Amino acid sequence: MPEGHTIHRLAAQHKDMFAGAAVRATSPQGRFAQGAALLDGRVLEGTDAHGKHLFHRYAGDVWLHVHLGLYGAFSHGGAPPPEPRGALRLRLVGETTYADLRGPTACEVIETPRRTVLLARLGPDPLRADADPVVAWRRVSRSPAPLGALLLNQQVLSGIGNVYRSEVLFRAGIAPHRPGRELAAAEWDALWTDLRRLLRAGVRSGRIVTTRPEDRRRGRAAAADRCYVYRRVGEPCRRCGTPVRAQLMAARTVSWCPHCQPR
DNA sequence: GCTAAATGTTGAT
DNA sequence: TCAACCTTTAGCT
Repeated sequence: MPEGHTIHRLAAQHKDMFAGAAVRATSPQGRFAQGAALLDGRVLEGTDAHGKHLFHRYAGDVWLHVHLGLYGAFSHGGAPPPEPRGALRLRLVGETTYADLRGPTACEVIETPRRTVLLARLGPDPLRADADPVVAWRRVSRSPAPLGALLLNQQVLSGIGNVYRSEVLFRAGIAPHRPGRELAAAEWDALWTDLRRLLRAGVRSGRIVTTRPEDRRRGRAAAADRCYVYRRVGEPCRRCGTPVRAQLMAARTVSWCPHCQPR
């Protein structure tokens, strides 16, 4: 269930699990057999995440590039791994742990030039220390497109998915329909800062929780009331009780509260 | 057992 | 703008 926080978390986990030693790579499903053969026996030198793209750097300018897409997922455990079950695209086995990858949109072995092309398509990632929010602001502030679409556009900024886009706009009190060019610079700064805070919390916990404790029902754990508006169409807003609305925007369902986020 | 939906992207129209 | 694609799971029957 991948937005940017999932990918950065995986990069850190895989570095801990495998870096500095040779890994065994197989593709029990067969669809990545050639790539796995290229990786098998190589030493993992480091990991990296840009937006929703995960990279492993192996010795000899060999990179593994993974994009989980909508359904992709890793599962991890201690070595030795169990018998492969189901459609298992890639299995990496280290000295003490293993990682299984299922259902990714992209799983490929690449070299630096291809990686450069991939990264050139991505806007700044709020989770990265080298990200410059002004680069995204230039695009946003000149665009007639609604913010709800701009936030999902990985060329504008990267790592934001359908949950974070609805939730960060609720937290800012901004309707997703507002055109980017009608946003004030201070509002963009606040959105960027809040996105970074939310994403970092997601990396730490491994789940998306955007509600403040005072906005959760009494006694409810964060997991129960984790979002303000995402997938809550028709339910009462946690702040004002107005029914949450939803519509398609940029080919995905965006949700908002018409009272807390006036047009 | 079947169907629809899901935190996404790409390439064709 | 739309369909295709990758896979699992929830909610039906």
